Amino acid sequence: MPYKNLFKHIDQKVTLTTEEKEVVFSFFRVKKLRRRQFLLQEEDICVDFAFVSEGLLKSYVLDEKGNENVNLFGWEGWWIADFQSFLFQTPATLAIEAMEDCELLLLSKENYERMLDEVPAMERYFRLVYERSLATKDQRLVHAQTYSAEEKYISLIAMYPELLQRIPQSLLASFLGLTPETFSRIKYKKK
Amino acid sequence: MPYKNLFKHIDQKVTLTTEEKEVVFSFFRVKKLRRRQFLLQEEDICVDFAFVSEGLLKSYVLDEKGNENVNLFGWEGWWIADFQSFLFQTPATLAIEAMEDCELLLLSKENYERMLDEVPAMERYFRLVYERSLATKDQRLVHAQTYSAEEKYISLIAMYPELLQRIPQSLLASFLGLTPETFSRIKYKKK
DNA sequence: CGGATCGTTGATCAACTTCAACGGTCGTGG
DNA sequence: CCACGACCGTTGAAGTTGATCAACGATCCG
Repeated sequence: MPYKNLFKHIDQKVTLTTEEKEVVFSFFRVKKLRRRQFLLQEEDICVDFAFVSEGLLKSYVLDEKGNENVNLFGWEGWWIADFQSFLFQTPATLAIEAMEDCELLLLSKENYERMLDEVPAMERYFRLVYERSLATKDQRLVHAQTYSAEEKYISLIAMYPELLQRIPQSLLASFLGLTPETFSRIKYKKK
Repeated sequence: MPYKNLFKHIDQKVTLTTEEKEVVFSFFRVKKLRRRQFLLQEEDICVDFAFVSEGLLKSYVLDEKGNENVNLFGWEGWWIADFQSFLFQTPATLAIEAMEDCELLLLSKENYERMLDEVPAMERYFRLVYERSLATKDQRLVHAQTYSAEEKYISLIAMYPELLQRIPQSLLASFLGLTPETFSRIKYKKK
């Protein structure tokens, strides 16, 4: 049942009729990824907006030295894409890679727009999703620019305790804009 | 004509009938602020989403040492608020202050929601606004976490050359998460 | 067993901050 | 109308945080 999580998510925000659900349904296609496979590579155009039905992915940029810099983790119930690239259909700067075997529901740019035309409730759904997303990103930006390494660590474990179980420490470090070494040192200082 | 800029902005994204425009119109109220006056103070609830019709504002957090950390500048044609506080009606962490005399169009949370119920096209309008905003914030976050001070400076002047004319250098520094001293040194190195 | 991956720890280093002083400009009040 | 203070940008010297480089141990898996 790949669509179960999606409709659960949608139902939390808007009400769709059975017919609308079927229309919405018809715009998606299922894609499975195995660990380490890519949903998107840098320089490609991000044609799909992905709803994570099962699994876990990361989006990141590589700097000139080859360091991964994680921008976002996406797990069950999250949307993931290179938004810039998806919206404007320009080459992506982010790569998106599966960290666990994944089941994704893909929505192409075309279908995204058609769906929004045909099902106005989805317009609201995405407005609501984006609102929350903006609030979170605002916060992350403030944290990134004002917090010390230690404060970032503390706020991470307060905000996403689940992540600690599921994601290698070095990637959490990267998500916070820290090196793995710094992350490790702080962790031990805190005990 | 305080509403001219707003409708120009809306017209770029969606089409409203004359009646719809009047409904939309009716939800806003005009507010003028003089330089240094506050639209929002920390700990207050952000009740209004503000469209900047004229002027320039900054939103920022104060750290424990009293340093301003600028999160956003808002000028003609931009929306500004403490989004977290506005959405969830929780105490604000951001302050919003006029840097020039301003004319604002305020939309209360209640009216925001009513407007979205009554004028579906506005649902689309905000969805489109948020899409672009998300793409930009994503980028800023990546820059904040991966760029050196010099790279941040370069990307700022490439992205917002107008800002250099209008905004004191020390605030641009803060916007980038740098000290004014560092900003100044880089500026001279680059010439 | 052998290799890859991940976290830890130590030593050194560099980028940026902090602290301090100074000079220029602008606006305001005496 | 001038003088003073506020504000802003610049410059230098010293300090700190976190990055870098390097080595090592543990675990997992084929």
